[in-house]
Amino acid sequence: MSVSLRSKMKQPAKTVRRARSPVLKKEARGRNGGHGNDRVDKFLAASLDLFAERNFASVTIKDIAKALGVNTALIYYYFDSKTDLFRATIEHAVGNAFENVRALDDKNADPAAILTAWLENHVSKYAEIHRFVKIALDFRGSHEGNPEIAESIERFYDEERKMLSKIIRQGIDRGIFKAVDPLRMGQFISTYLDGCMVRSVILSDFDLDMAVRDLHARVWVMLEYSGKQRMKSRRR
Amino acid sequence: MSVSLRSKMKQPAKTVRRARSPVLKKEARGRNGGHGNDRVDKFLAASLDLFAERNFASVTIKDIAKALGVNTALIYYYFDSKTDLFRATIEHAVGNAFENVRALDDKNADPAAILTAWLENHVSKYAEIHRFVKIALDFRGSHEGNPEIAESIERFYDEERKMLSKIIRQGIDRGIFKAVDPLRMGQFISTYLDGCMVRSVILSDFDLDMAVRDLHARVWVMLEYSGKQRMKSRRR
DNA sequence: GTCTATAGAATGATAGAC
DNA sequence: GTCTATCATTCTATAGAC
Repeated sequence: MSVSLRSKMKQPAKTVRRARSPVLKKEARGRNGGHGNDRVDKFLAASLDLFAERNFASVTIKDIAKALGVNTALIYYYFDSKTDLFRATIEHAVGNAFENVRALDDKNADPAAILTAWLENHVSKYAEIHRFVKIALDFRGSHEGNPEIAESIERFYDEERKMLSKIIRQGIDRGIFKAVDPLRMGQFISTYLDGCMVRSVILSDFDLDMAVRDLHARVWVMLEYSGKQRMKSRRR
Repeated sequence: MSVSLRSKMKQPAKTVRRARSPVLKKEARGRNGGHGNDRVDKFLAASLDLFAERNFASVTIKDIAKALGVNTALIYYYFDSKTDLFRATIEHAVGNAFENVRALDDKNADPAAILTAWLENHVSKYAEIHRFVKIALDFRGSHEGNPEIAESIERFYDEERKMLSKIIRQGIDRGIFKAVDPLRMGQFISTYLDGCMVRSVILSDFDLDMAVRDLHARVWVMLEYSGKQRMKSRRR
């Protein structure tokens, strides 16, 4: 009787095991806190592949174990549960995504160049980004009510938004972009890019490269950027 | 041994049962071919809700039966398998989506008005459209190798693309839009709109209405449409 | 057409040997 | 750390009564 009701919430009601800020469960963490663990990185990479290609529910522990050439039980040595593995996978992916995004920012280069790199990044790193979008989308609906994961995802998008608008603002301040609303423009760009990610999954004939170049051209028009350096504060 | 290999392909290897152009399996079709069947429509509507909210693998036959207040076995009276139900659900959804889209075209109205209606449609019919996008995305990956479903989805997007570019072409011909490439512009618009759909699922604070209005404004600029009727072939 | 009951397969997870 | 073996549960699907 209580069983049939519980079947809604896929979270196993057993080992709740709080305190999970780190990636690994405590038994598996070495003296170094479990970081720089090659083995685990491979686990997470394989999981990311599978969870993104199919989704949480359709990927079985066996699938993951098989992909790694190890036994099912070993996964439970490193992670509490399938859900826990998923959580770690997402957090790992967010971390990588951050690195990609930050790498573009650190350079003190011309905003137009950074913006171009940003767009090209979406083409060259397509595989990683689209995986991330798919997992984020999958998360909603199969894990409603896991605030840690939700926070990871939102934190990433927030960072992305801030970075994009910052780049645009810099361009405006230097007088090479038209004085648009940076945040609004940033949101427009990244929303379109997300559209590209879905479409390239859904539509077999979608031309990602062309779609991004199209955006590129239109953004340059919207920013009134001709490709040549403009005189400072020409328009304002 | 062969069992462990087969576990990859989730399609049960049993009742393959070809000849499935219609929605229902033959035992369940009345003399009218099974169309206009209220009961089945309810089945499909409930399935759509669930499959979109969660996904194929995480929705169980029991979930669907419970949502409908019927017994599990009844679903197998109407459909061959879970996969078959999914197929019927998608095809039903595509049909509805077509109607929505066509309804906007039939009117012989001003292209600018149709385009506006198109965008507003994405806000008001958000629930249906986003369900469609999510299911389409879910399909890839959990049903790789089901050409019928794939075709349904691609057919819809193809129709959408044609319609949008047609509207834009009309506007150009009437001299109220700038002479852009209609297909390219159409693709740009619908890609962005798909981006809106994902984002509104992923990001809890995404403002769909604002995002679409933003697009609207930018499209008007790109088409050099001021809101007032221009003189015929002012620019060309 | 709709239900009860249940078979048969697959899955998440654990205990315990090495 | 990694594996073998296995349990409990859940799920799809079928048989058959009404």
